[in-house]
Order: sequence, then C-alpha cells, then structure tokens
Amino acid sequence: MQSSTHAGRAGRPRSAAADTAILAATREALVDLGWSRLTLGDVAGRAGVAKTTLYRRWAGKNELVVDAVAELFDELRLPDRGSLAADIEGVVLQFAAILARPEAKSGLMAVVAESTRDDALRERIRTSIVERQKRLVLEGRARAQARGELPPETDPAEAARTADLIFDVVAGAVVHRTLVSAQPADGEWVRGFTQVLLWGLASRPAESPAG
Amino acid sequence: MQSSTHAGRAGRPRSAAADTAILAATREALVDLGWSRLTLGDVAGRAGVAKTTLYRRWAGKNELVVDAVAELFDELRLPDRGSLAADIEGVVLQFAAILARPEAKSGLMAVVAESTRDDALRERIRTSIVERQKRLVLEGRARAQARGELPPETDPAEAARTADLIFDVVAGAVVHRTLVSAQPADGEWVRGFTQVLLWGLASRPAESPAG
DNA sequence: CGCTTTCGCTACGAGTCGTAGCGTAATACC
DNA sequence: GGTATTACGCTACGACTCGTAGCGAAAGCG
Repeated sequence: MQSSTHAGRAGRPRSAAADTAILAATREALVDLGWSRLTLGDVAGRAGVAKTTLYRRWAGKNELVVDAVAELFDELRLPDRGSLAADIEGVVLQFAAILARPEAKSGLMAVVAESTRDDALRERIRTSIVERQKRLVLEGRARAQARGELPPETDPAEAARTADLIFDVVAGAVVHRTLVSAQPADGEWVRGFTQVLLWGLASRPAESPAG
Repeated sequence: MQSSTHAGRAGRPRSAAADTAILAATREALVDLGWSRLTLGDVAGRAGVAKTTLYRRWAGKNELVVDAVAELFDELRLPDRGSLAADIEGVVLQFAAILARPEAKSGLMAVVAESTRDDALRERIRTSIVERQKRLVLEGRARAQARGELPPETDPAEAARTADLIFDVVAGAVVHRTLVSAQPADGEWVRGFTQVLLWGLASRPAESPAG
C-alpha cells in the first residue's frame, strides 16, 4: 500500500517515526479512553504531532484504528506441536490473548461495526487483518493433511470454502466468547472448543482424559 | 426490569406508545445513518418526541440501541424439523436473516464494542439479548437427546459449559461470516457449518451430496 | 541552491452533546 | 372534583469535537 521510502517522490519525506508514534498513541488512547471517547486531537497530542498531520495520512478515525489494531495480530504464530489439536489450541490461545487486550477489544469491534456501512473500510479490514491471518488456517490444514489427520482435499474451490468456514468458526467463537460472553478463552475452554471443531458434538465428548 | 404500568406510582405515566415509536425510530435511523452518525436528536425527531424525553428514559445512545436491537432477536424460533442437523440449520438461517438486516448489523456490533469498557452495558446486552436466546440451544439439545442424537449429559455444570460453548460457536461464526467476511450465511454455508458443528473436521466431510 | 512536500501551529464555522428551565398535560390519591 | 405528582414539549445554553484553511519553517531531492 504505502511504500515506506516514497521511492521517486520529491520533497520532504514523511516521517516513519511519526507513523510508529501515531499508531502506538492510538492503541494507548484506546486503552485509556475506548473507541467512542477517542479523538484524533488526543491521539495527536500523545504522539507529539500536530492534528493536521493525522488528517494528512488517514482519512479518519476508522482507518487509523484499523491500522493500529492490525499490527497487534501480526505476532500470531503457528507453532508445530505435533498434532492438529495441539496446533489449534496453541494458536487459539494466542488469538485469545491478543483479544483480551483492551486496545484490541474496543478497537476491533468498533471498526467492524463501522465497516457495515463503509465498503472501503471493510476491505481495509479484510486485507490488513483477516486475509493476513488466514495463512494460519491454510498452514495448519496442510500440516494436518501431511500427518494424515485430515483427509486430502480434492476440489480446490471446496478447499477454499472450507478454509473460510474454519476461519469464521474459530475467529467468531473466540471473539464471541471474549467480547460478548465476557468470559476468558482459557485452556479449559480452548480444549473443549478444539474437541468440537475436530470431532463435533455428536461424537462422544470425553475422548481425552482431563489434564 | 421496567413495569409497563408503573404500579403504584403517582403522576402522569410514561407513554408506552412513545417507547414503541422511539425504538422503531432508532432502528430506522440505524438503517439510514448507521451507528456513528446516529444522533439522539435525530431519533427524537423521527419518533415525534422531544429530545429530553429520550434522555429521561435512556442513559444514552448505547442503552437505547441495545433495547432497539434486542427486539429484533425475539422473533427467533426453533422449529422441530425432525433431526438435530435440520433444527440447527433452520435456526441458524433465521439468525443469519436477522443479522443481514442493516439495523442489526451496525447496531449490534457497535454496542458490543462499547460494552468492552462499560460493565453495565455488557450486562444489559447479556440479559436482553444473549441469555434470552440461549433458550434455543437448551431446547435444541434436549430435543436431540430425546431423539438419541446426542449423548445424555451427566454433570449439570459440564452441560452448562457445553451450552455456552455451543452458543459462542454458533453466534460467533454467523456474526463473523456476515459482518467480517461480509459473505451471506446462505443455505450452502449453513449446511457446511452444521456438518462441522456436529461431526467435526476430522470426520468425512461429504456425507450429503451437493444440493 | 532551488523545488517540492511535509510539518507544527493557530484559528475557524459547523455540528453534537447533555442539561436546565419553563409552562402544560395526564394520571393517582383523597 | 380538587390537588399533588410526574411526564411531556419546547427553547436555549456552554462545552466539546470535527475537519479544514492558511501560514511560515523544516527537510530531502536533483
């Protein structure tokens, strides 16, 4: 999207340090004030830049918060723990830990809400957050198929639909648990969720002993 | 919460018609303006009441929208279609249809976002929306156990945890599909989702032919 | 060194917020 | 029926935020 060096442009380049400071200040303001009370003037003050600088770089509050929150999810990793269930549990716990942070909570849901009436914003969220993390699903599936834990996929279109479905189920469940039910997505919950995701409700539930 | 007849109170009672008009006007404003541009002054104008009347009944925009949106979900029903899979598909499709409406989209997510910093608001959402609809999960489970489709539950605490988990998975997945992925939760998607919910990813995926 | 772009700062009109104050309308109690 | 009590509609208000315009200065590019 935005090349950090501005390539062939003439004139004074935009300060990359200002970008970093502004996004950090945005997260800080989300923690202190939440979404609704967050003002661009406040963020500018925290970041040590002029308010006009913010408006030169971002169209508004929505776009700024999307960029500020997107950085939080880039720390997600898919560690190889030997089994699909363990891999899922690991990444879901990471996701839950990020969602538990106040800057992620109040920011993410608010921009999603706004995106229902702003196609450009929804696309920005998809490209900078959702699609970016869908890699985890694809990689996890590939690993599990190599291990023989999941059947290999025949139709690539069907495989893409399934990946989208998994992402909706995983991300949606964790978000709902954390934000709506307001309960921690801790180890116990994640184990139960993973069991349902892999073997469903109809199978016998206590396949593995308590641990 | 609020008795409609005001029981033993003296003085002029609050107009029930005003309540109805205000909530309807709120949903109308959500459709036209979305969450962020919705103002209480605008709602008052649409409802034909004074702005001060709104502030006398609701603490603010958040509480008003929660009440306006909560009414939308009361139309959810759990029709008996003979099998657990069919029952799930039926209620999920209803839920998706409600979420597809613009007044639900923009309103629900916004108040959830605000509730991350407002305990009273989160509790209001839980009691007037979430807990209210959890009946569907409990009823569906009971029916399926009567049919022998699900194993009977031994520990009541474990059963409650499972019901919460199911609700988080179902509601979360549909919300994520509709609002974040911005794809319709149509019959095809719901069939795939129900298969995963009942039999998991590890079981054979294509039990039923394409339809 | 000039050209170009960004930056910080100030100021501004427009819009919204939530409340106070007033006179009036509608009901409960006696 | 009279009176107390509460809700209602209306107007006005200070405080705040918004997003932009305009200015001089700063920082790279050629």
